[in-house]
Amino acid sequence: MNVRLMNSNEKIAAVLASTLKLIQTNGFHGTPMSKIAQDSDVAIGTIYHYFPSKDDLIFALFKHCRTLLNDYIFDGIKDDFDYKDSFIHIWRNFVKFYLENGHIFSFFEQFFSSPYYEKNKAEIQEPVGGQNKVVDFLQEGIDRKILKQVDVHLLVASYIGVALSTVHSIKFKDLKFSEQNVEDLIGIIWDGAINREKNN
Amino acid sequence: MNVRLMNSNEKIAAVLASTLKLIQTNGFHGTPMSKIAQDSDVAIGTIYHYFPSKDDLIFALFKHCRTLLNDYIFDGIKDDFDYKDSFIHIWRNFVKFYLENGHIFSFFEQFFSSPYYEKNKAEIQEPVGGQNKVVDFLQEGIDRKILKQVDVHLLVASYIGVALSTVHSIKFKDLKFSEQNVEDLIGIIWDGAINREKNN
DNA sequence: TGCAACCGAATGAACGTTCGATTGATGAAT
DNA sequence: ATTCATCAATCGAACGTTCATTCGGTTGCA
Repeated sequence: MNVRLMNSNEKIAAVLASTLKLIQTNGFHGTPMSKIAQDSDVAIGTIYHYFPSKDDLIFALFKHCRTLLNDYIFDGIKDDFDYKDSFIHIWRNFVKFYLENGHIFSFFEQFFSSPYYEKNKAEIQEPVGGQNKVVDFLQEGIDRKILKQVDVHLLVASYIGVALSTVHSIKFKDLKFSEQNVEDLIGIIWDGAINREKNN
Repeated sequence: MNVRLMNSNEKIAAVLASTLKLIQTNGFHGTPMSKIAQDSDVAIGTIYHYFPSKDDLIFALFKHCRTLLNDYIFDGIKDDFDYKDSFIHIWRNFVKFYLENGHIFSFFEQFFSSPYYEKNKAEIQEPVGGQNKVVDFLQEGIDRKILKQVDVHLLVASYIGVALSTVHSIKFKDLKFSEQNVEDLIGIIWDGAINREKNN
C-alpha cells in the first residue's frame, strides 16, 4: 500500500472509517467488502486498487489505529511530571483512548484474538512500537528502583491487562465509569507495581 | 440440545473436541461445518441433528468450556486456608487452567471479542456462574476489610485482567512461564488489592 | 496521448443448511 | 418366537446464498 495516497486520499480514509465502523457491529467476517464499498461510497474495484486483498485492508487499518493509540497515550506528559504522575497519566490516557474510541477497542480485541494476528505476528511487532514505549517507560521505573524489581513484562502485563479488562467491563456494563472508580483502579495498579522497599 | 445425549454420546464429544481444536488453529470463521464433520468423523447431518445451527454448536461449546473452568479454579481450596491463601490459590488455578488448555483460552478470547457474544450476553450471564463466584469471593475480602474498600468490580477487573493478560503474554512469547514470575505476579496483584490501612 | 484512478457486473469458490434415504433398536401384536 | 411399526440416529449429496476477487471498460488529469 502506498502510504502517501492513503493519507492524501479521502476515499482511503472513508474506506478505513467504514471498515472500522462495520467491524464493531458486525465483526470481522460479518463485514464483506461489498458493504464496506457501500458504506464508504467507494467502488469495490477502487478499494482493490489500494488494498490488494481484504487481509491487507485489515492490516492497514490495524497499523493506522495503532498509530492513533500511540500518539494519544504519551500525549500531554509534562517535563515536570515525576515518575508516578507519568505512570498515572499514561494509564489514564490508555483507558480514555479506548473509551472514546470504542470501535478501535472492538477492532483490537477481535484482531488480537484472531488467528490472523498469530499468522502475522512477526510483521506486527515493530522495533519502535508504542507497546515498546510502555515497556521502556516501565523499565525506567524498575531501573530507578521505583517499581518492583521484576521482569518488566510482568509489569506490562499488569499495567495493560488491568486497563483492557477495565474497558471491557465498562463496555459490557459490569462497571460504571466514574472518576472515583478510575482513581481506585489507579490505586490498585500503583500499589501493585511499586517497590515497597523504597516507597510508602 | 439434549444434555443427556450430549454427555452420553461419543459423537457429540468428538464434535465439540474437533470444533475446539479447529477454532484454535483456523479461527471462528475458518472452521466450516464440513471440516468439523471430517475431523470428528461425524456426518454433517448428524451434527445438525444435535445442534440446530453452527451458532448453537459454538454456544454449547462455550457453556461446556465454562463449566470446565469453573470446576477447575475453585478446586483444592482447603478449609484451613486463610483468605490470602485462597486468593492466591484461585488466581494460580485460573492461570494454570488456561495454560494447560490453550485451545480453550483461544476459543474464549475469540468468543468474548466477537459480536456473537454481545448478541447473546443476556443468555450468557448466569445467576450462579463461575465469574460470579469470583465476585462473591472478592466481595468477601472487601467485607472483611482485607481488600481495598472499593467497588468489587474493580477488583474483579484487576484480578482477572492480570491473569488473562499474563496468559496472553506467555502464549505470544513476551513472557516466560516460571515459578518466580508467577510469584512476582501474585505479589503485584495482592499488593494492589489489599487494604493498606489494615495489612502490612 | 498516456496513465493512474475509478467503476461495478460477473465469476467461481466456499459455506451453512436442508432433506430424502437408510439403519438399527425397541416393544407391541400376533 | 416372529413379525411389524415406529422413531431416533445417521448419513452426505445437493441447494441456494454469500463472499472475495477479477477484469474489461470509463473517466479525467498531466
